[in-house]
Amino acid sequence: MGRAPCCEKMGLKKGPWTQEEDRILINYINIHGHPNWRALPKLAGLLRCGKSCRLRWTNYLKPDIKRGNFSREEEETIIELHGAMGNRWSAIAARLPGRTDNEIKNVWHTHLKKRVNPKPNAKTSELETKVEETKQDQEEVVESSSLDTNWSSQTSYSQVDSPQPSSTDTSSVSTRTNENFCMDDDMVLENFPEMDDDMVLENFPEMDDEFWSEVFSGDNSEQFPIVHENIGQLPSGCVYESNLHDDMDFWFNVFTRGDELPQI
DNA sequence: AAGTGCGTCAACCGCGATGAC
DNA sequence: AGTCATCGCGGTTGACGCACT
Repeated sequence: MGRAPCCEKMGLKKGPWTQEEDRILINYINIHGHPNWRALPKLAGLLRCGKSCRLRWTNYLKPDIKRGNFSREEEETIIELHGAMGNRWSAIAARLPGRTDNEIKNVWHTHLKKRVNPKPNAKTSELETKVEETKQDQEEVVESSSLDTNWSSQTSYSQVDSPQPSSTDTSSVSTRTNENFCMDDDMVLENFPEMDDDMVLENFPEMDDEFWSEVFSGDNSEQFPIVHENIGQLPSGCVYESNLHDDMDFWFNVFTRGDELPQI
């Protein structure tokens, strides 16, 4: 079976994406969707291979991607699911709304693997370690709640969860889901008959350095109420409870809805 | 202050799966 | 049934930044 070359080596750019490239890609997908990744860069005017565009979109630019540190619950979910599924990162990512397989893979190799497989001479068992971490979590929650009652009472995410804002934090597009985000031309015309390229760009305003480095903290969370709303409005199957008291429900849903999970 | 090591994460590479013809 | 094109996944790499010496 022949395989198409990944990309034409000549003339195609590799390496980190520039803000301008991001803007072009977002703009194009916002209008046309991505029916054909291979043809997309040419049509959009990008000197990238389709594979690179797809990766950039799915791992970074997609509107519903949640960036920033993983919460303890997310980490525990990854550990549990990895124990059940192994290195099926995409399947694990499917159970963590807003997280990409690449991101999960990274966090596994950099953080969680060590936690699950501690060095042989470690004195504490994994269970004991988890108990210890749970105690620390509770202490952290108490601390953070004393610092910012509103924030911690609304969400189980720690305040430092999002050192980098997602591209959606500045855009109303963040309310969209994957399924309804990618519009074809007809859909755009139907829903936004007066929309032109400039208007699309307005939805994704010029991303300057401040945009990429802006810290999303609890202090300015009022500017992004949509983020909190989304947590409670995740699609079915995307279970994410925002209250600490709902932890049991969270885990129940994680495992009871795991129809593709092998029986443990 | 400079050098070194390590951790992090975006991006690339190669392969298998899948669908169209 | 065989071939081809495309997509998606998992493994790996390399640049960057930070901490430590």
